[in-house]
Amino acid sequence: MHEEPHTPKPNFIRQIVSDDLAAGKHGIVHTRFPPEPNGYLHIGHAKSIVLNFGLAEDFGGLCNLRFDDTNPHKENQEFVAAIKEDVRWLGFGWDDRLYFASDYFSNLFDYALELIDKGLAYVCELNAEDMREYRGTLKEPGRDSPFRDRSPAENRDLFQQMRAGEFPDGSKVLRARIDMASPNINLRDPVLYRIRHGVIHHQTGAEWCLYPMYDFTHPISDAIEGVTHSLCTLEFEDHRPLYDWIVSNLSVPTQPRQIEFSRLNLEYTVTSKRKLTELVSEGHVNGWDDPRMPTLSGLRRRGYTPAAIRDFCQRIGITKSENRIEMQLLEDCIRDDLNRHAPRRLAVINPIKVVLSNYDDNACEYLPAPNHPQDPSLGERRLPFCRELWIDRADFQETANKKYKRLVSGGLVRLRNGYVIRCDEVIKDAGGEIQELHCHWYPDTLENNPDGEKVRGVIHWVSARHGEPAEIRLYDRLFNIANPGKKSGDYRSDINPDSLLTCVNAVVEPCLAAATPEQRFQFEREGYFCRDSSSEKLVFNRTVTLRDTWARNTSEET
RNA sequence: UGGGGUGUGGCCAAGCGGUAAGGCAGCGGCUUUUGGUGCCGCCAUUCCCAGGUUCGAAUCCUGGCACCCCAGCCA
Repeated sequence: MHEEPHTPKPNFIRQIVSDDLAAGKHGIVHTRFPPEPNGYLHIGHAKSIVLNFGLAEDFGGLCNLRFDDTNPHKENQEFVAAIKEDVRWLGFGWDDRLYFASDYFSNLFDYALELIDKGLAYVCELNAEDMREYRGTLKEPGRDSPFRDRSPAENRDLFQQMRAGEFPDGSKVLRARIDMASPNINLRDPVLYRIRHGVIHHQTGAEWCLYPMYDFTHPISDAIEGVTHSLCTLEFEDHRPLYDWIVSNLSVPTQPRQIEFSRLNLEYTVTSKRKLTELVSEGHVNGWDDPRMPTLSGLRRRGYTPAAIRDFCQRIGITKSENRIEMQLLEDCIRDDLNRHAPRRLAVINPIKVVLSNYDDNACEYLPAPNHPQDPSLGERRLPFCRELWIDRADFQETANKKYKRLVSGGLVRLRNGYVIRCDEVIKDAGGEIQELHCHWYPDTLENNPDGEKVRGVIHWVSARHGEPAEIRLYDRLFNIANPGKKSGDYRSDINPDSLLTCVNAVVEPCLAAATPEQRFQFEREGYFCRDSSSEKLVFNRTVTLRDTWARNTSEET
């Protein structure tokens, strides 16, 4: 059994970084993870986090956590706190390098003045609609704003007045003076600052009524922090010329470089903040940490481990090509981790009673059961065994063909870590529903099989007198279409109505009563489960099923 | 001919002119008191297409084609 290998896979960004280092361009590599605190982090962010923090770690450099908080409308403190928690949970730290773009608001203002003085920025009074019209289209060039040729002195004066709060929202903006005819729309005099009165910024309060745009803020923040490689997703590729324009026209301390990589797309889920926000606000799920959400908090509550998510990010690689990763890869990552580390337990999700007719009603014994079949270091526990047991309804059929390796009428089956039993009688109610099974107990079969009789297989069980009642939540994919919304036009219509199946009558082995929140187990023959972290009751969430080749093959026959 | 990108097996992804790594999925088999795990084997004569250069091309050149992104005072 191998542990998480730390041989980073090669990718084009590592190549660039190591080339830069070899060429002596930088003393150390410095990256940053720059979330906007307007939502919770999801699996796509994990890719970026692992890339940025991992790269710095592997090259002996640094990675900052920086909140990109230039749009106070959508951002808040709850998100800031959640993001910090999630990054830490994933296993990364930033020491004292926790920054906010808003830390630089006054520096940013001074840099804006510098652009104004150089004749590279101007105050524009076009309203939003006119500005759109002046911008031109994808195929036609734009036209110069009538305010484009104001003098630096006038611009400086106006910009100071904007800051002083003398103009209403939307009446004026500061724009870069680049090229209205550029084929790259981002260079057609992009807006640098807008006026926003009356919003309370979560960091700076009411101090500003002027907020800088991402395109202006990001390169300068990178330069101030000494970031050498500023990694972002593909949709910012067109912004790179603007990024470069900003850092090369300003007296910033360093010249960071932006490199783009493709964002993660995962089958059967969505990873857009807008959609995730809607799933929460419209009540399709129960909050950002709903175990069906691809958020880090959701995955955590579902039972995913940080190591599995890091492994996943490692395995998918970093490239510039459009991708959509199969859910099976993520599932393989968590199974691989949990198979090695999760203690085994017995839990009956949908119980049916078994009475051992020849077992002393007053007897009770404690059968030793290893916590892990391959790893003795995890120890063992004792399973109480008595005359009445629970087994799963799915593990009994009155008649079945030879391939069915469970209990059938008249057939023998082994109880996991216990004895062999034979089903002698099926007790049904008036409606024909099976009430209980009367079975014969085979003594001396703890280690051996009975002579001359065929044991079909092994099933799990829990003592009916000792088992703990529990609720088990069976989670499945949130959407039943690989690319939600692609065909239907609305991802919401592709939501899987059966993404959560709650089983309130489950019974689990006694020691599970002491399970701590988020503690993970393998319920043998069922899957991996973890104790839910926000229920007082004994609730277990299914992380992922076990791989099941039998179910796969039988379902194909129907 | 708006601009910027990307095209290697079902899904990812190495490959950097010397004759297609690896993972996931799939398919066979062995082991197994989890239909799990583990182990073994199979799975691209071909890299979007067409030409060209070369002794030799997924890698270089030319021309196509397909898909993605961009017209927020969002990030």
